[in-house]
Amino acid sequence: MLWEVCVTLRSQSNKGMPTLKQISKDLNVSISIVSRILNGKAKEFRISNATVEIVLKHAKEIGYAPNLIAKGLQASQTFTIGLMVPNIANPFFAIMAKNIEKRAFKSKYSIILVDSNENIEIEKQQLNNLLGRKVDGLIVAPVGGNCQHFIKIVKQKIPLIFVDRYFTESTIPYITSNNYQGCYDATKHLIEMGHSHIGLICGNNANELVQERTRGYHEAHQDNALPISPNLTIGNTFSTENGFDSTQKLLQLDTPPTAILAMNNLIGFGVLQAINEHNLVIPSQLSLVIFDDHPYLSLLSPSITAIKQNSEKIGEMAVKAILKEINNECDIQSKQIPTTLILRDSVFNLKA
Amino acid sequence: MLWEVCVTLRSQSNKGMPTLKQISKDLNVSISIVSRILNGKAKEFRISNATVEIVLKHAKEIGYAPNLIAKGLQASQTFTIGLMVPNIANPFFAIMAKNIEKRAFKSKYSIILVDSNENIEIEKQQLNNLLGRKVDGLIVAPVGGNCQHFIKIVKQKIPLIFVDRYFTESTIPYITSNNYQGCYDATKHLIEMGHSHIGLICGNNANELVQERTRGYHEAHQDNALPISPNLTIGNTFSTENGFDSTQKLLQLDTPPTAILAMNNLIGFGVLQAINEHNLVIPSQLSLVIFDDHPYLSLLSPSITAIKQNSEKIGEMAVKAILKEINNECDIQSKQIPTTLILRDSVFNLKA
DNA sequence: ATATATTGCACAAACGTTTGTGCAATATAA
DNA sequence: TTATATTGCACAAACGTTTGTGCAATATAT
Repeated sequence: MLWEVCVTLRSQSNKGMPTLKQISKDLNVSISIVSRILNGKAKEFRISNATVEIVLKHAKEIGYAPNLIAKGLQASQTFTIGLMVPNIANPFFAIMAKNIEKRAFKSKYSIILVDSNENIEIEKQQLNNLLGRKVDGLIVAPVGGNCQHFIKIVKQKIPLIFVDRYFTESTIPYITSNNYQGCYDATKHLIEMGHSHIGLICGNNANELVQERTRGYHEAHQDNALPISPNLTIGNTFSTENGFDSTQKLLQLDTPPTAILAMNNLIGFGVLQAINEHNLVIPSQLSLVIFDDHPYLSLLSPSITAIKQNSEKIGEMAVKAILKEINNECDIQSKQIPTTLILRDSVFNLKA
Repeated sequence: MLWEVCVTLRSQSNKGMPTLKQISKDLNVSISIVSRILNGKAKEFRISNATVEIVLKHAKEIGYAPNLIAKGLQASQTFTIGLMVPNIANPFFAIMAKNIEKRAFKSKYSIILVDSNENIEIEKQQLNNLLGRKVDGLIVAPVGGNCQHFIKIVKQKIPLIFVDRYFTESTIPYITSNNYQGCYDATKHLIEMGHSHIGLICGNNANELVQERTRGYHEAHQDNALPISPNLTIGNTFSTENGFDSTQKLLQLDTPPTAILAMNNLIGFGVLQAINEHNLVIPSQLSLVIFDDHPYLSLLSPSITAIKQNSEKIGEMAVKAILKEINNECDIQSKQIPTTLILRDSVFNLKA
């Protein structure tokens, strides 16, 4: 069929998708006229109603859709946001990503998702990748440890905001939970329930976030005039393995803790595994609080007390902020989102 | 400083990023020479070593990085894959996405992630969005019910592959679990344990996948000469609510099932919630098998028997297939990935 | 009638690449 | 010495947009 030949010919470079040029040829009008009409600038450029109509009609008929790549090149704006997370399989980041994508799409933005896999080398590579793709802005949950590669970005005036994790050594803004408060509340709760030996299993200490959570743990002790045993603070990665191993080490101490505070959901899962393996009974033999809630925590027996982060809100606020920055509406302010301590049945009352 | 002025001037359109043009000006050579050198085509185009060296040196100094948007426009290839899932917060899709991104990045591809939120209208909008962004290929877990919008895509010769869910009414290839086998195995196991009243809580029946899983359930009955009560098959969405509600309905039947087979992880969670709420004891009062494994299932008491899908492999294979299709190496073959029945403690042995 | 405004459009440059072609200058051959 | 190869590069078109400018043709004013 003739039509197929036509499609085949055009398809060599553009898969047969209609372009402004195509419409302009078909209708014998200039490309600029077509562009202006399809961008709703007909009035502004005094284009006759007759022309407007035939162009709109034809564009609809052949199913014209703008080439966002070409638009991006010409405008130096791609309507694209780079989202980098250390592990998209972690529900915390998955939920955040969902809300980021949803909010971004409302504003015609799309998300390029990259996963650094908690590896700073990949993080650097992916950062360059995203820059090459000319994203209009970046939302990043960094691996931590070094932020020089991010400082380069802001020097190039590319909008960047951190989520969850951040660096206070730079002025790069961030949206995160109130990590201090979260751990303070949880620790205070444990102390109020009579615990004085509380194990704290940490993530990568190169993160401010970890230091803040640790500070909450410390200050809750101080405010209650409780000494801190340094050997109860342990662990250095956000992983199930760390949760598992650190729990075993804590249990082997001369005076093992009566409670454990796990610094994120992966660590918490590792703790649960270890407890399971050693056939310990929660909470009578060991109490547990996990930083990060998870649907299944309420179904475990006993159910597990958790510090719930509002990852939906963190994601949404990050998008709003980055969009404002992109549009030069205002500079981004760092924000701390409150956490909620969800009391369940994993903390034993030693005072009762 | 002079340098800053320079950056500011250039930054108006390109945030101060160096371009081929910039290098060409700085070094008084033509743009084409620079392009060819930086693409490793110096030999091929007989460019003198002297020129090659100064260009490479200067490019490194000013930190040249190619503009992938411009490259994409010129080559009609964006090194971008559109990934559409119905819910990135579902661990099944999150894990799949992680593996897709990882594998794609190896081949210099990046992922544009969109979430249809199980909504076919959003699915259609996002599909157009991805087309406008000129993705080189699409990996989609469709909402289901209608695939006309996808058929349009393949007519435009844009590589497309379904994952998890699919349509047999079209010839669009897919990578999915062996859904029939998964449910057959689980049902057979339940029957072998003496269950003859097995509730099946389904997801959206507009999906072939649901029909296949249902078929596995049916044929296992037939092969064991067991009759099927139609009122034991219930539910129509992949959601926790469906799992919760359907469980309650099943329990209110005159002859309630002695076991439930939940068709995905969200439904399974809803079943667990309902069981929890009604203080039922698994497995003595009700047995349970969930299609989809989850780390927490092994920590519940009792632990829950599950049909494990290999979402990592599904993701990886989908990328490999779509890349082959993009490079015209070969047409994509639909594949079914085996599932694994993980026996735990949630199935009561009525024969013991 | 001539001078000025308005209407409706076409043309061309630019965004940053890649790639086909042409053309000097030098080197080799006859 | 003249004809032919080879070397090394520049030029220009194209990808699909947007946007500033120019220029006819018509309409209005004097």
